[in-house]
Amino acid sequence: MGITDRKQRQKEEVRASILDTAWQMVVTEGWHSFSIRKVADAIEYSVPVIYSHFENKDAILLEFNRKGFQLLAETLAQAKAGQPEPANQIRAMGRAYWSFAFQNKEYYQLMFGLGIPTCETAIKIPALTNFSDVITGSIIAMVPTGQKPNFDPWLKYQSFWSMLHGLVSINMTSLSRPERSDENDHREALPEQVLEDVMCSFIRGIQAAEQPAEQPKTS
Amino acid sequence: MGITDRKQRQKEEVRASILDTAWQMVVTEGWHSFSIRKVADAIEYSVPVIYSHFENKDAILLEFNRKGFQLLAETLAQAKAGQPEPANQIRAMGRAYWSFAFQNKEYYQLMFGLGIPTCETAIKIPALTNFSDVITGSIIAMVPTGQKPNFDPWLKYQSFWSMLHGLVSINMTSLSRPERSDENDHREALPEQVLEDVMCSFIRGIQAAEQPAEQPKTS
DNA sequence: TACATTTTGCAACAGTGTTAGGCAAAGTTA
DNA sequence: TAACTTTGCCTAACACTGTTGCAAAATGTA
Repeated sequence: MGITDRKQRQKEEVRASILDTAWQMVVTEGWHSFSIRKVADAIEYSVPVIYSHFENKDAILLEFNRKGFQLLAETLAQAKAGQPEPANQIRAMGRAYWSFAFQNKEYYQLMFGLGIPTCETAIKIPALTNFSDVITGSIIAMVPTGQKPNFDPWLKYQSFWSMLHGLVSINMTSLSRPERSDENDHREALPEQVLEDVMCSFIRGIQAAEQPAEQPKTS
Repeated sequence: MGITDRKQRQKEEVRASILDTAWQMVVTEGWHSFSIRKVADAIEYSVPVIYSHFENKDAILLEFNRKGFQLLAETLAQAKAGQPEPANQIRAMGRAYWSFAFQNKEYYQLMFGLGIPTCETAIKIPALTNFSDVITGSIIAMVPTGQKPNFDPWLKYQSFWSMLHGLVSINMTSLSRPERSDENDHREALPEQVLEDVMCSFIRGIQAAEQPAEQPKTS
């Protein structure tokens, strides 16, 4: 029965070309301009063919989402493998995470839902200045004036905000529960605990550090 | 000239009702189902009337975005005002930020672009398990076994991820540069510096802490 | 060749954002 | 009051979007 084999192969070719085309669109024109109709046009098939491969438009996005997380996981694993010491592993993974995000911007944006229209347009909001002033105020107040010359409150402000936003956003998209079905290894740290932990580290960091810790060589 | 006054008033009433209706839609049905046409229908005007008040659909969203940031800034300022000590101010602001996000979910989602379709559907991605395993692995390896009984690697993992994601996402949406036009107060901490700083705090936190720091009473 | 099955595409439905053009009411002037 | 101008508003269209029913065409089987 080589015929059904060939059919299978052809079907998968079409599927792949759908994904390829879709991805190319996303990369070159952004998420907003990616439509099933355009893909259909590009692969020179009619629209319903796409629906015979994917249930939804979302299903296609989900595919990319999956691939994105896999890529990220691999990248981190690699970065980790290059370092024997745990602390350096963490540093390496952090850096790898960062470069992954910006080298695969489209993936990252899809994975975490960044890119709603407003975010691209609405940057110069005056209240943002208030926001940053309120926070940096306290940060500056924490270190006695004159001491710690290398202290950069603006940097700390960004750290603080990043931590907060990351925490919120990961919890809000309920990305935080990988649903291990192992026997109840209760890996459900309450978000509030994480928040306290994170703030604790942050404050300690300010109180303790005057110069950045020794930076080990990269990889 | 009371007539033009009245006209002005009426125009602003319509404007307000547009915003009200739009917001109600967003809250009750989510961002996805908010359309100009529906708003027009609800306020019993035709579509072009809305376009006479707002240039775009985005312009309406921008309005909410602005309001959201203002609200957040006020919330933080209030939380801060309740605390005399800087370290506690920071803690209070962190908690306030957290509750703002979840008590005003719609605002927060809009402000940071959370809520692209995929994020709501695509949670159970197997690669996510890899991802978390890779990271927790290093975290566990950092603390000598047996020591530090209160140590929760899962919690630390979430902290770590939150920091990273927050950092990336804030930088990616270019929300990080409020564009102060003051003379060059060079508040442009390089994101990479922030990254290093954040990781540094994190690692220190693991190496140092066995029990959470004393938690001062809330507000 | 005749039948059955899959594959495919046309065309429609129900939406969306956005805008051009005309109609009618309101205000202004003679 | 009559004529004119301005304003506000709506109808209707354009150009899209995701999604699907149904009929036609291509393919495989007997």
